[in-house]
Amino acid sequence: MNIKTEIGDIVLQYLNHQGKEKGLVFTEKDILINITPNDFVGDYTLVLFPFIKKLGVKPDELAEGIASELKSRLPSYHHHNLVKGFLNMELSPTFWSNSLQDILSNGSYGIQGTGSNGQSILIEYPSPNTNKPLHLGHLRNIFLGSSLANIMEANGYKVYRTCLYNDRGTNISKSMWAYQHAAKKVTPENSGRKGDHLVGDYYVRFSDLLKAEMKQLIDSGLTEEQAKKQSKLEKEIAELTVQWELKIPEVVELWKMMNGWFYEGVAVTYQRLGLSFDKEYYESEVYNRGRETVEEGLKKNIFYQKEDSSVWIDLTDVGLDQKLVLRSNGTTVYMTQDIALVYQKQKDFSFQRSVYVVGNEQEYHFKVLFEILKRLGLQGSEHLYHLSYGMVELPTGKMKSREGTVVDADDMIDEVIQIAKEKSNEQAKLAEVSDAEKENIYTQIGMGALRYFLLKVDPVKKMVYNPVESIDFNGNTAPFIQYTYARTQSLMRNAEAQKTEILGFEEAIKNYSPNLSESKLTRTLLEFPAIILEAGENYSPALVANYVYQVASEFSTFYHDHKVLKEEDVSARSFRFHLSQKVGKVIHDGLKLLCIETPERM
RNA sequence: GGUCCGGUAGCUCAGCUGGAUAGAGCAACAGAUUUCUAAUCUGUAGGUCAUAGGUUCGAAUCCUAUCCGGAUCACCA
Repeated sequence: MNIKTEIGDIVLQYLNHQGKEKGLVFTEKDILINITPNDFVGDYTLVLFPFIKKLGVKPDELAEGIASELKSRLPSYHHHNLVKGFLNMELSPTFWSNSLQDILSNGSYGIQGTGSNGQSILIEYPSPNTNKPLHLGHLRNIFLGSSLANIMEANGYKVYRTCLYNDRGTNISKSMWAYQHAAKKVTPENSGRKGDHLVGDYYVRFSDLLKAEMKQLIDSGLTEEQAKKQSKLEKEIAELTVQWELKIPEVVELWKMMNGWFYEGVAVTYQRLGLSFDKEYYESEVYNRGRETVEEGLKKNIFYQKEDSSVWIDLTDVGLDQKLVLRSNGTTVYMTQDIALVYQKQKDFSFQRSVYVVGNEQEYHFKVLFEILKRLGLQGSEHLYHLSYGMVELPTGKMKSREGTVVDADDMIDEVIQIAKEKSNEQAKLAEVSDAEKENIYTQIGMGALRYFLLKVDPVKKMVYNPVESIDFNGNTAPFIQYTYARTQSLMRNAEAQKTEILGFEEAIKNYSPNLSESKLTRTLLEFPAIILEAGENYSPALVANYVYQVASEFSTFYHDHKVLKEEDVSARSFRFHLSQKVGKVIHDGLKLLCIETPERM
């Protein structure tokens, strides 16, 4: 059991015993135990204020009461001090060495099967459009999704990764139109251009033409709205989309070919990102579905039909609007297919929870979707979650692919690996390493930096990507954390190479008590399981990121102030060695949850 | 206009289920290395936590109003 809950239980029993006469009942929620801030003496702090008032006792009386109770029931309890209403509790050095031993003996420390009850969870990401390559926003999406998947697995969930391709409709029609009207028909084969980029080139070309047309129309005195209606290009795109729906052979052929280019290209990017799915869904296969569900909803009076035979749902009672689910001509809308897809997924994987990793511009859509599913009585509808993340912006403004101010994902990855290479060469620490291994290390560092940069920030915040400042390699960054790990591994290598005498942990602690810096580090390591749990409950990789940084940071300070292998006292040396190895393990496992690799040297 | 989200140091952000003197990193300045890996460490400086009220023993955190920024409110996806 966790020491905090152990203390909490004892305190709770004591308080309830004291409060009996007054008819007071306290629960776990009333008890707040924090890590004692650095400026105060102690390990854990209990806030007494709420109880002082309710019990009508003096702070020091209560503190003494709790303390003596703890002292008699908790062998590892050592001292306490009371500052205002804060009871700072100090645990004995042996507690820390014993805890560390527990951590050491647990190979999968922090990774737990609890909290999930063997449930399964479905995570959908990044669900790109097939008309252009991935950009920086997709990277944020992918990093969030893959990391969340790992975190949920660490919490014992069976995780299914799925992806929905928006492979039809207006967007791909634009790329197709541009290809049809291009003077020179370029293919990935005859140009060497990566397929997804090539499709994107045509998309950009169309956007440029449309922009020019719009400008002309607006210059001639039309409003933007009027211009849109007048636009010849817009009409042709609508027409092309209809042709696709009518399955006109040459349109379908072209569509297949260009989507094929996209998938080929994006597969390369996926591979670099270590991305794979349990199942991929295609909008072209589901866009027409969902009518049965609408029928059913009509029977249950969840939906209603207007005179023009369009079908709606009224959500005004929960602060949402009326929403269309079936057009008057009987065709489906985005919402309808998303409803259908949920039922399909439930057939494919019976899941208890489902997470959609999608940008925050679709918050409204998912609110409506979840509400509809709830009314339709979908099982587990209370466990649908939209992991919403803020837009990635450039300093100049919102990132828009049609304006060409987009940061391409492939370019970004190349660039960050290149930076890693340059920085690494400045350091010149990899002399003994083979060239192939070097390249591998640059990739690990570069990708780590990129992943961490995007994951350490709370997803709800929009973020600005500044190409000039680029990715940090100093401070609160992956390379700093990776470097810390490399140092712990270096210790291991040196100990072996120099045949340093290292005692087993049990042997070492017989003659050694951890000092303040060591117990603090141990205390931080003890938080790891709780952090994983919390990250899972809150769908928040950022919690893990910031925690791992804290571990690395505290270790760096410790490492600077204390000798490890050069320590003469064999017990101290051994203790520190084991501590360092465990720090390395927690960093390794923590970063792994973020899909960040840990080079053995750098 | 309605709804939702954000506003914390010059910059990027933690902290937000209420708890002690609001924390990191970057940038600035001053130090520490013939490294158990200095991609490191230590220190200095930098704050009316957007503003104004309220609740509370206690508010960056909760409530209300206002200001600023963003998203969204299609028979688009």
